[in-house]
Amino acid sequence: MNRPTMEDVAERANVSRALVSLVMNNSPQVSDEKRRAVLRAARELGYRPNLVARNLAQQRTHTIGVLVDDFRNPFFGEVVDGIEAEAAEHDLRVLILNGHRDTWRELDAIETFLQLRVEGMALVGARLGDDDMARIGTATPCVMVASGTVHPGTDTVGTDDRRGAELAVEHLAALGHTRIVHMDGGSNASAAERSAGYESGMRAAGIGELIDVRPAGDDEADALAVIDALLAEEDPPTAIFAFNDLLAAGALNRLADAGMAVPGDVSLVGFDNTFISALRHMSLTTINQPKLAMGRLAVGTLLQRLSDGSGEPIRHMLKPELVVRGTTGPPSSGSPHPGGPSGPHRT
Amino acid sequence: MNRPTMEDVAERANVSRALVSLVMNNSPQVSDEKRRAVLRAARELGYRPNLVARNLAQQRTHTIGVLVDDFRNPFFGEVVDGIEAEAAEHDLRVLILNGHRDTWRELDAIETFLQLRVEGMALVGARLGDDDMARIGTATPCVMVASGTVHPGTDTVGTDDRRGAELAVEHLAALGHTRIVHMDGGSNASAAERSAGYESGMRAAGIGELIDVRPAGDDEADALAVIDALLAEEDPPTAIFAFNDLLAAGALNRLADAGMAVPGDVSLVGFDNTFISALRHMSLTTINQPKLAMGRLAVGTLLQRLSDGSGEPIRHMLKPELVVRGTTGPPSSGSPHPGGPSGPHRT
DNA sequence: ACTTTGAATTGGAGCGCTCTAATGGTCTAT
DNA sequence: ATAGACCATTAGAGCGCTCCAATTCAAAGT
Repeated sequence: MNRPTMEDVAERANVSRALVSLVMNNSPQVSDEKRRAVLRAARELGYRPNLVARNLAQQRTHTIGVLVDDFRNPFFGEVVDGIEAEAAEHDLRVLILNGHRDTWRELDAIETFLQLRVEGMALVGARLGDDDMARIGTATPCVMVASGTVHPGTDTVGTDDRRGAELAVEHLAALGHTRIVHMDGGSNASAAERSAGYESGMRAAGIGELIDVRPAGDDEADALAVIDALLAEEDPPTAIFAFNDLLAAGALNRLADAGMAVPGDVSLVGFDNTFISALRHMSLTTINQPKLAMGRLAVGTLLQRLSDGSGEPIRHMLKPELVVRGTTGPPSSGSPHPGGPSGPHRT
Repeated sequence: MNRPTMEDVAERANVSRALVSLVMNNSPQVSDEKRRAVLRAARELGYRPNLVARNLAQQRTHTIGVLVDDFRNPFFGEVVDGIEAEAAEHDLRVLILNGHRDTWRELDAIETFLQLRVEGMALVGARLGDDDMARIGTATPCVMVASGTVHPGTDTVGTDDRRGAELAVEHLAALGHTRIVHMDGGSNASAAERSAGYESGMRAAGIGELIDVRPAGDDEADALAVIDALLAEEDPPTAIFAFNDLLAAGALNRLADAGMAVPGDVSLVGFDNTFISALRHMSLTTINQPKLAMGRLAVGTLLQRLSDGSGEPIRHMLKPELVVRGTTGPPSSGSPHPGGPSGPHRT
């Protein structure tokens, strides 16, 4: 029952515990003879080093914690891919915890990381305010990824959400839309920035007086009621800029239910450029975030902070990009249904 | 710099280290006076228990490891949700590691779990053979979730993949299809079972001689070449049963590129019933797996194994369900393109 | 022959916590 | 008064490892 320890291996190989430790850590100053003996003994006993003990003794865990706001959103999966790739190159273990889109559970996860003594944390899309960050109050390096606003005194890696939103509005305005509604991201960390970008974009396009933001959310289901309300209005929008791809997907569903053609009757733009938007049957015009790069940069930032100690907060603000697909086109000029002059067309 | 330890708290509160330990563990046998003093000292120092030390001393980690085959596949996200929900109810911490659809990396993750001394592991969709499982050779309880085949001597929780595949074929056959091709899941753990189910389904429908399996994979990209090849043939299938939703989505893309109507020219069935298939613009007929239930059962199994010690391997085989949406309809009787008699129709 | 050097090995003191057994104190039963 | 019971508290060993300093041993230098 009891797992073999270093002591057991040492005894079987007729060496000291310290020597076993050296072998397990690939120390070069061990004779080949002893090394072989130790490895053999370890194999025969089925010895597996105890990381818990090692971490305690070493006062290091070689581990970073990654808090993911929402496992269901493919956006985060790709960021994590980047994190893992970079971490692997630096011999760091990556532990992942799920935030379930809930501030409370995210704080809980962070507490767990801290108690586990991770050497750094990447909070991906975490819904935490400046006060929360202050409350955490820790010497453990921590980088916020894709967290919308820039937090004072905290390292951040993100996309320029504001600019991204502007790109979306510019695109729609250029197509001739004026009645452009924004479906807001609710409590999502990036909601405020994208909303702000939408507004400045509208103003830049000279249609600031048409600014129209509807509270929605960041999940498919959050789109339904908003779309229903929108369609029931006397002057429904000709274009919708959704907080993210998931929300846009939900909107697309509901619009289809209502018999609205996209982009014939209404154009739609998402955000994130997740693989969902690329599905031909979605073919969603969206704003790309360099997800992989963000993940890698997050780890890079952590490493820098780990070696540098403190200094100015590190800020990486990556450039968003417009990806035009099939859900945007010119507004229908006259009659509502038969679809406007051919924009990019959909299957 | 140095984090405060229990010793520091004890000193500040004028009590022994042991008393602090009792307070931190909510022992009832501490006087209110001392308890308050300790908690105050802890707060003032910003004390945070060191789980590494605690785990070592306690010889327990209260943690289970979850290995996820592929973060990008939404199927796994939902299973993990179930796991986390059940684990939370039993005060178990959940650690998640990513297998990246690669046997090697999965073995690596398992090794990490073992070294971290998790108390149980759930391997979700892991690509491990019986030999791998044997090699792991450990006393740590381990349950394989959604891993296709049943492994000897290992606890498993899964959906009846074979039956699921049969349901798909039955559905297509009932619609009048005979030329039904299966796009195989490649190295995915469930590939063999679904393939077998396809074959037995075909035989049961009396069209065993038309069995036609094409090696594909379990990701969107894996569909492209297969669809191209299929369409180039003299007698293309009227129906395709794809290994999973992701693959089906890829197939849908490519079919659309080629100008094929779905289900007019060809019907398509996926597997997993991920949220992707539910998107109105996909509206994919698929086979549901009770993902949440599988996750919860996985933890339940682990707990049982944890208390029972050994015994017969535990097997949970859940029932798959056909979910009919918009990608399946009767085969087009005469002309190939203009779409057959109206099946469920697509936007 | 005696020190020097250096490489290989070992002893042992921690790492921060838990937990058992022991301690001292108060209260009740005899 | 003495024993027993019971409670809050504490001393101290131990969890499995690392790592520094100390030791041993052989080869080389003088």
